[in-house]
This record gives sequence, structure tokens and C-alpha cells, in this order.
Amino acid sequence: MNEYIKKCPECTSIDLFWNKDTGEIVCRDCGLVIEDKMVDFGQEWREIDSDTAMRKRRVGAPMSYTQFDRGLGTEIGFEHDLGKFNSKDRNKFMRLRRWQYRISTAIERNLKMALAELKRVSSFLKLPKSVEEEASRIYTMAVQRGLVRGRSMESVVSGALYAACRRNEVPRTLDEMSEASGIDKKEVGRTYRFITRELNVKILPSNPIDYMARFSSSLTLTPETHSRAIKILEQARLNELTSGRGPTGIAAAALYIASLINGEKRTQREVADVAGVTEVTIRNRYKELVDILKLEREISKSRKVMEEVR
DNA sequence: AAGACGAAAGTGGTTGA
DNA sequence: TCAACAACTTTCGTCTT
Repeated sequence: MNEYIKKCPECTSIDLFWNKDTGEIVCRDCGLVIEDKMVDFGQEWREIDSDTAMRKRRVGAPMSYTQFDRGLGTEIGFEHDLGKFNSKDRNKFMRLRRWQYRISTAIERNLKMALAELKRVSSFLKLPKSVEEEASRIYTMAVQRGLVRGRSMESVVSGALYAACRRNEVPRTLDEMSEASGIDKKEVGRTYRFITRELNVKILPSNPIDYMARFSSSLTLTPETHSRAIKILEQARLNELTSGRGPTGIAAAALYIASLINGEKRTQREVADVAGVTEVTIRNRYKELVDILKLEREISKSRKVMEEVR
């Protein structure tokens, strides 16, 4: 965590919460997302005692999938290693060496380019390191299985990133991914589905709550409204209103309703824009939520309060 | 004039024969 | 492979504030 951030710039609360998985620093009082870049200065292991410390400590950079060869590389050795073979075997090894060289340079070149692109997009979206790692792993697997053939490298990169986001519960919308990578939204979705199917990457359905912090932060809603929206979401899930629906639409509608109830109204347009859905979708979810959760009274009550203030 | 509402038609993806 | 389908979008006219 950035140790210089001690107070929430919005409400000056010192009750900050650092979500290590998403890399977000969130104010517990007002819900503002203060810092969503994650820089991990820590070691990748814990030193429990001097014994494990000795075993785990080692020289060299940490192994990483964001390096094209994971930071470790092996090549078939050169001639002087082959002195103990006869000329026939030596020829065979030379051939193998050439082959490995050709194949690996092709893959490596692709990986170098792709991982550079992946880092660019990932930092544009301010994604945590863990997601970048996972995306790199997915991409590397995709290359090894020859899944990039016939697809542009960039689209596979963004597909891998999108999948990694979903797996780490830091969902970004397809629109955001598309904007960051310059790849058409449909194309991102297509390659995403393709590579997750081919590589058997398991994806949990994304949870509307995961979107909530980001949305309410960019709408500058108060903490009361934010937690109210989360309550609505929880009730919605109990009533099975969330399955089969777009998670962003539900998150947006919950925020819209919460903003009405707490008297800090946002227009449907505003909410729709940050959530990347249309007003119509918000209206549909809004109707369902209000009908089934019986929120009409609360909404009209707070409307009256607003009128009295005027 | 802006926002909310809802009907109608269109889009892209899933599913099941 | 095709048709039925569910969710969501686009567009547009009407009502409300």
C-alpha cells in the first residue's frame, strides 16, 4: 500500500481498507476508491523461521509469466558439449538444436511482443499484478496450443486479460477492455470465449457487487447510499433476480434506487453511462427490483422529504 | 427543456433438435 | 446447422417535473 495515503481525501477518514486482491484502497466511511494501482514491494514468500528462509531464499529475479520464458530458459547446448557423441549423433543434435532455435524464436518473438502489449493494456486499466500474471499465463498457454493462429495477437491478449480479470474478481467491462486495447468489443468477447473454452479456464459468473465500488465511486455517492445499494443487491440475490441478468445492469439499478432513497438522486443517464448499459436496462431492472423487494414506500417517502426541504 | 417511461424492432449469443 | 429464445440495445413518441 502506498504508505503516504493515510487519510481519505474525500471525508478525511483514516479508516481505509486495502483489498490486496483487487489492488484497490477503499475508504470504509465513504466508499471512495482512493488508490487502485497496486505496487507489490513484498517478497513472494514469508519467512516463518530461519530454516524456511534459507530454503526459500534464492538468487535471481522471481519467476514470472510476464517474462517470455518465465525468467528461466534452457537451450540445447553448442558443439563443444557434443564431443562425446559420434558424428551421426552429433548431426542429429545439431538438427535438433536448429529446430529448437527456429521454433522457440518464433514463439518467443510472439510472446515478447504480446507480453509488452499485455503490460501496456494492463497498466492502462490499472489492473493488479496478480491479474497481469494470470493473463500472461493464459496467453502463453494459448500460444503453445497454437490458438493465436488466425487471430490477431492483440485480440488474444485482451481476451486473456478479460478472462484473468473475471477469475480474480476484479471485473472490467468488455467496453473498458475494448477501449484500452483498441480491439472491437465483439472481437474481445469472441476470443475470450474461444480461449476459455479451448484452455478449459473456469470462470465464475461475475458478481454485481464486484462492480459496485467502482461505479459508486465514479458517481461520487455517499457511503450510506453505497451500502444501501449493496443491501438491495443482497436481497435481489435472495430473490433470484440476479441470475441470467447482466451483472452491470443490476449493479446500476441498485445504485440508482439507493440514490433515490437516500435523496442524492442521479439521473438514469448518469448511472447508465458509468455502468456501460442503457437507461432502458436500468428501467427494466429498476422495475423488477422495486416490484419484488417492495421499495415503493421508501422511494415515495424520501421523495416527500425532498419536497419538504424545498 | 430535461428526465423518465414504455413500446417496438433489431442485435448477438445460447440452446436444443 | 437451424430455429426458437432470452437479454439487452436502439429508437422514438409521450408523459412528468
